[in-house]
Amino acid sequence: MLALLLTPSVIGRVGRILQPRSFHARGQVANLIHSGPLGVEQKSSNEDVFVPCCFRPTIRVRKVRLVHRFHPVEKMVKSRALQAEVKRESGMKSDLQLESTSALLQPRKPRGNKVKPEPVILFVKREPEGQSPHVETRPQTRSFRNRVKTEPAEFSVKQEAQVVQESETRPSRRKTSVKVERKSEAEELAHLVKNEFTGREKLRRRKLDQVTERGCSESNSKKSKKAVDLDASVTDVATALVLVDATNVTPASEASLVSLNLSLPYRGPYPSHTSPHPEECEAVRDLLANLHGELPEYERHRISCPTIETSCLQIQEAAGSDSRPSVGAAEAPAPNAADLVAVERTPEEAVVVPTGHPRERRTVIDSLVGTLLSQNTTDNNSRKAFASLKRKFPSWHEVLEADPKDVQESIRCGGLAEIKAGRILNILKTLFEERGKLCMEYLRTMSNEEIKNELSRFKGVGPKTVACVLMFHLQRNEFPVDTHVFRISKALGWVPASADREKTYLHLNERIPDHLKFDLHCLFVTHGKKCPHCAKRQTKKPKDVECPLANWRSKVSKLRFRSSPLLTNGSE
DNA sequence: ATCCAAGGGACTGTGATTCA
DNA sequence: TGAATCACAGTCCCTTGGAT
Repeated sequence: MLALLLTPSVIGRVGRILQPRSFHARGQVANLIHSGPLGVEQKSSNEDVFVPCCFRPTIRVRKVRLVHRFHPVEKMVKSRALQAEVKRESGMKSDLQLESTSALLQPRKPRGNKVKPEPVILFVKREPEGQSPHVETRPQTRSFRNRVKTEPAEFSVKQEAQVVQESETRPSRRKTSVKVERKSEAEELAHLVKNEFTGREKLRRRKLDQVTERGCSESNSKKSKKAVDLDASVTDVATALVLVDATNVTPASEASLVSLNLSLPYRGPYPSHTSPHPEECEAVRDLLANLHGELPEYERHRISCPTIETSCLQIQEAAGSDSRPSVGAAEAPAPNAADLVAVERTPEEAVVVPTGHPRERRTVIDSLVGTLLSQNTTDNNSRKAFASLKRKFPSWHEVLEADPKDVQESIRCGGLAEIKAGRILNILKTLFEERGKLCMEYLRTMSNEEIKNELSRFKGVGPKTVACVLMFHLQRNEFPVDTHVFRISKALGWVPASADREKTYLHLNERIPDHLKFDLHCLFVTHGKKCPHCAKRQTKKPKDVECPLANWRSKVSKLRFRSSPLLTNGSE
């Protein structure tokens, strides 16, 4: 009788009531409910999940399984190991122990077809004696999972540390084939679109094509064909059939790229979508800069002088990190270990890089909370909310100890007070539990990928928030995609029409040159708000105001369409 | 002055798809 | 067949700003 009422929706809700936020854990509950009578403890050799009879909000899900499923483990292994190495080299005691726990986890039975058993490594934080080790897990929210999945097989490009349990029985689903066709048309298009396409750039592309062509094989499976994004084929049809498979780039071919001083292969979701070209980015930046002039509100976020964060990055880069150098890092003096120690050990309120620049007085927590408060509201309101919060609670310890209702009241002017207060308190609580202090300065020594992984754990911190923290507050080369950037990028044809925001983010971060990311983001946001033609809310379009991007769009699209046989055949 | 649709980012629900 | 995955639409809740 009860079973009849258990629609997927109800099951989903039950899963939530039963505590685990994890989508996967809820799925396990659903599976249990589906597969057996309620109230009976279920155990399988593989799952180790049980639901008590009375539906008490307790559920046990094997942690290692969750880590196994959702972590881009290999990346984390690499970055954590690197971090430990950096600390060792700089004379610091690493607070992380890397432990391979392959023995703890049996390989999953091959169920379904999607999940290739991945190597499993857990990171056990060193705890004082007598305490149980703290296992760092990862959020399993849908948005985060999607973000991770839309990233291509990045770590397969490089030879990752040989981790345990490699089962190479079948290729990953994401390994797509490569088919190179109509290359001459691609070149023609490139020539048409960009008259100023330099010979060097052409050489780079030709080499890239050659390398990928060599390392890849043709596939005729339906699945692989489907992997070709149809929209991409419309907007960039001349090269639409080129699918670069990063997994097929051999170390040798990669080395040849490096030796030619060429960049690494594209690792975004739309390998066939070659737009935007660097010259295109530059041209659009110039157009918008001419239109909107200087944007003083963003200038404080632009790095102006060497800081500890850039210095920390230098250490990483010297150690071989794959993180991108931040703007200005080249001029920064190399730091010494004492700097790093100071950053790690200083209470968050006291972490001030004495450069005199107001921006650097913000701690990472400040930045994160500030960005969180800026969600779903205007800049003005979020600024007021942050100022109000800091006025009432000068330190984050006070926020943590405060009555949640007081915190809500202090940020009420920013909107969504209850939600945001809950998220802020959750972050602070988690931080304090894990690290014993309210300090996130350790992020400054991490690579971009590590920071993304670290921040995405927190509820309410999505890709855009993370990217904003990275770009505005950590001065990394990131290109956050908000609603304005998303809209304008699509209008410019920089991403396929079918792209969602997260794929747009991944694609543009690959395509836009690092040195243009900051400018373009700021200009897109400003333009998206101000331009009556490009603003989302389009009511009356003044005839006397022209949008420079409109001309740009028509010019580029004409060139594209002229060389597009699909479009001329009317098969759009 | 009031109404109301749009905007904002993170997250969830659900049907479709894939494939061993 | 069923577990896993994907993609898309919808929800949340408040502010903003155009229309009446």
